[in-house]
Amino acid sequence: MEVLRQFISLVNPLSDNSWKMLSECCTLRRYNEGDFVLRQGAIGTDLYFVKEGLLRNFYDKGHKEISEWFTFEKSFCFSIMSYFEGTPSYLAIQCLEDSEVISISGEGFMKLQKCNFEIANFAFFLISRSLILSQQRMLSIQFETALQRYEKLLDEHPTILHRVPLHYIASYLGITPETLSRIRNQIH
Amino acid sequence: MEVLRQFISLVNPLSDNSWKMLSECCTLRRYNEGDFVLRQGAIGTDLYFVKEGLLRNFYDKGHKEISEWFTFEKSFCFSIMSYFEGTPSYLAIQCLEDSEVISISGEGFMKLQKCNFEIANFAFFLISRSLILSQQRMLSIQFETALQRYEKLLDEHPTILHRVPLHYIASYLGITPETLSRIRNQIH
DNA sequence: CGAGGCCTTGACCGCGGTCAATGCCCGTGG
DNA sequence: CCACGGGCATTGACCGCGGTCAAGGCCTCG
Repeated sequence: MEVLRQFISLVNPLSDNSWKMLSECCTLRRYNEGDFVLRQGAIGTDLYFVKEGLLRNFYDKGHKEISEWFTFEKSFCFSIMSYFEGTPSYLAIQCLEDSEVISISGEGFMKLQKCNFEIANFAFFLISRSLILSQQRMLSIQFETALQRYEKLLDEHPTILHRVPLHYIASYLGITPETLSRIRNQIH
Repeated sequence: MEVLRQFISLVNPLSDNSWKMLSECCTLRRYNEGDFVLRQGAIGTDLYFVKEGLLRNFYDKGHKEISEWFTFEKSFCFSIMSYFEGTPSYLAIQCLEDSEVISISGEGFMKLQKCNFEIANFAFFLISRSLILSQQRMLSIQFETALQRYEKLLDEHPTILHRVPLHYIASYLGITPETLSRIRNQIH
C-alpha cells in the first residue's frame, strides 16, 4: 500500500491518522491478463489505483468496443458515471497484463471525504484532474487529425505499441483499425 | 443573492453560517450586451452564476472563435484551466444579452472549501457535474452527426434560436456556418 | 443609397468509414 | 511435422460527411 501513499503525497501529504482511515478502505487485488477489474453493468463506485500492470477502460458502442483509455501503473481510474451516480457501469475495466490493483471503496471514500479535509482535498484533486484531461481529450478529438492524435499518443506513451494491440489503440484514437494501418505506413 | 442560495439548496442546503461566509465572497455585477465578464488572457479564477441574461463562453482557435457553451440564467460557468491552475484564461466570457452575474471569488471560495464541509461538498458537486457534461459532450462530438447534435441542442434549449446567432451555434456544434445552413434546410 | 455583417447556395475536395479480400502469425490437432 | 483455422493487421475500391472557397441575397445602420 505504501506506493499509494507516496503517490498521494505528491499532491498533498496525508497525516498518519488520515492515511490510517484511508487505508482501511483499500484492498490490494491481483489479476491475470484478461481478467476484469470491473464488468459493464456492475456497480462500480470504487476507485482503482494500478500498482503494477496495465488496464484497458472500454465500453460498448453499437457492436463495437471503444477503448476510452489505458491505465498504466501508478495511476488512477474509475467509472465516472457509476462513481457519481451509483448506477451500473457502462464502462468495463480489463487487464491487458497481469496486474496488481488497489481498490478504494467508493462508499468508504465518500464518507471520509465528508469529515476529513485532507481526503476531501485529494478527492477534489482527482476529479479536477479528470476534468482537465476530459477537456483536453475533447479538444484533441475535435481539432486534431487522426495522424496528430496517433503521434501525440506515441510521444506521451512510447511503450504503448509493445503493450497494447493496434485495434485497441485505433478505437482509443476514435478511428477504425484500417485507418490506423494507413496512418502508420504513411509515416514511413 | 437569494437566487443563488436557492440554487445551491437544490443540491445541499447551506446552514446560515456557511451561507454568510459564502455570500461574503460574492459580488453582483450588471453587464450590457457585448460586455465581457472575462477576457482571454485575464486570470479567471472566479466562478460565475448567471442570475439573469445569457453568456457565451468561447476561445480562439487559429483565426476563429469557438463557442464552448452558452450559459443560461440560473446556471454556473467558470474557466476550468484558469480556475484549477490560476493561469491566464484562454476562455473568454461575453454577454449575448444584458445580464446580471454573481461572481464568486475563486480565492475566497477555495479557502472556504478547505475549512467548511458544506461548501467543500458543493464545490465537489459543481466539478463533478462539469466532468459529466464534459464526458457527454465528448461522446456527442465523437459519435453523433452534426444533424443529431443540432436536433439535440434545439430539444434541450428550444429558445436558443431566438437568443443566439447561428454562427455561434455552428461553432458550438463544431461545424462551419455553411454546414449548419445546409443542415437546417435539409430538415424542411 | 451604399457598406458591412450574417446567412445561404454551389462546386469541389479530403479525411476517415465501410466492405471485401489477402497476408501473416500462432495454437491446435491429425 | 505439417495442415488447418482463427484472430489480427494490411490493402484496395468506393462513398459520404463536413470543410473550403467563392458568390449572391438580405437586413440594418450610417
